[in-house]
Amino acid sequence: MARTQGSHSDITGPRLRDAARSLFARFGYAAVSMRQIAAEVGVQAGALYNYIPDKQSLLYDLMKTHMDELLVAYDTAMQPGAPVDRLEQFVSFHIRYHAARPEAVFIAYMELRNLTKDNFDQIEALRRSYEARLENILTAGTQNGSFQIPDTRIAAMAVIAMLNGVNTWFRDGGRLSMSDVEALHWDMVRKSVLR
Amino acid sequence: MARTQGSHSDITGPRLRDAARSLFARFGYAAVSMRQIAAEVGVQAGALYNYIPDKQSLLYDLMKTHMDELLVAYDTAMQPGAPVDRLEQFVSFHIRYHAARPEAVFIAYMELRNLTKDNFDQIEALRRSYEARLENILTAGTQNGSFQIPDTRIAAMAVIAMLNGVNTWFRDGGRLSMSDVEALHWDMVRKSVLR
DNA sequence: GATTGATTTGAACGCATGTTCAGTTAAGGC
DNA sequence: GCCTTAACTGAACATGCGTTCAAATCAATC
Repeated sequence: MARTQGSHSDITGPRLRDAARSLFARFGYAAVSMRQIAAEVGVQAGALYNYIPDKQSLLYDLMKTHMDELLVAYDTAMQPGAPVDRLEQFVSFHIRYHAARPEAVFIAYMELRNLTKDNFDQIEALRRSYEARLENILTAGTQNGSFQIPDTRIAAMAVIAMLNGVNTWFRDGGRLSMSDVEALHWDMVRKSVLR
Repeated sequence: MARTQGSHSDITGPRLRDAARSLFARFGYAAVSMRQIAAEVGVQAGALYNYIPDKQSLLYDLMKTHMDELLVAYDTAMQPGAPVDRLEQFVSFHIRYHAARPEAVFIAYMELRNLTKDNFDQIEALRRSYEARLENILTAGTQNGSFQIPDTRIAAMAVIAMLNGVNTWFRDGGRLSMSDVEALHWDMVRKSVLR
């Protein structure tokens, strides 16, 4: 068991994922070759197969990890409270968490069609699980009368779609700060479920 | 000048675009080969080059046509009226128009990164032009006091993002009719800009 | 029925693809 | 200072890519 310390394995593995994430986000899974990824890592293409079984698994791994971390981060961050408070937390969390890792978010959204059926089903289940957390908040608020929402499933999808839009245009150092963006969206979301 | 009538040119051209639209939407531009498109058309790959200079132009043509038709359809459908009425028209038009052509919409959104810089700039300008039409409604309503919107640019982006979300899940014959979807979204959009 | 020219074929071009694997390198344990 | 073994190279594999083009096909015109 030589090379337990100073092994490149600890370095190349993460670097492979970083390179793949960056390249997939920029050019798309289908348009990026294993040789391009290897070049970014500073290694020959064959060496990548010490870390992944194939290209498809690499994509799935990136998406699975992203979704798992999203759910853990959400469940950790979320504080109990009235539905309106939890909705505000959701908006704030969603915008900030996604703005902080645009590449992983972009891949998780754009590359779904490049997953095999089995892998797709796994990721889709995690996504639905995240959407259900928002819908639960909306349902609770509707039941206690603080929200007026005819269809909580559609409202959840609409809110997430609106918040996802931020990632398509937000850039650090732009006209608006993260707090501005958060406040503007919370204002719209809050009003859209009231009355 | 033989074959002016009954020429296959009138048939193969549109069939090429239809096949490309369908395949690009399903598998992505980078993942679809000219040979696949040709097979769908019922022709050899070489024949396609009587109708397009190259694969990139085919993608650009699909996106450009889609955006042009969108703007014409919008400007034709839109009736004058109070900002709140025009906003309702926008919501209705956007949802219906996009739901009716999911493939073209999907491509126009997902394949932007596969355009060359020049082509990208062209499409982006058309998209901004469409967004500006919504922003103008929001600005008019803010100025005459019927809306209360702190930032009309962000509000326009947020509304379009919310409405675009419909295309990711709506299917004919599902739980909700097109009218249901329209009403639910108009309810949310209307409230989000009020007060 | 010969002519014309639009339309398509089918093969070829050079190059890139994901993946495999025998061989090379080098770092830790003894 | 040898030995082990993780890590990597570099070439090879079969296959596919976008595109070109001489030759074949075929429908309308004369």
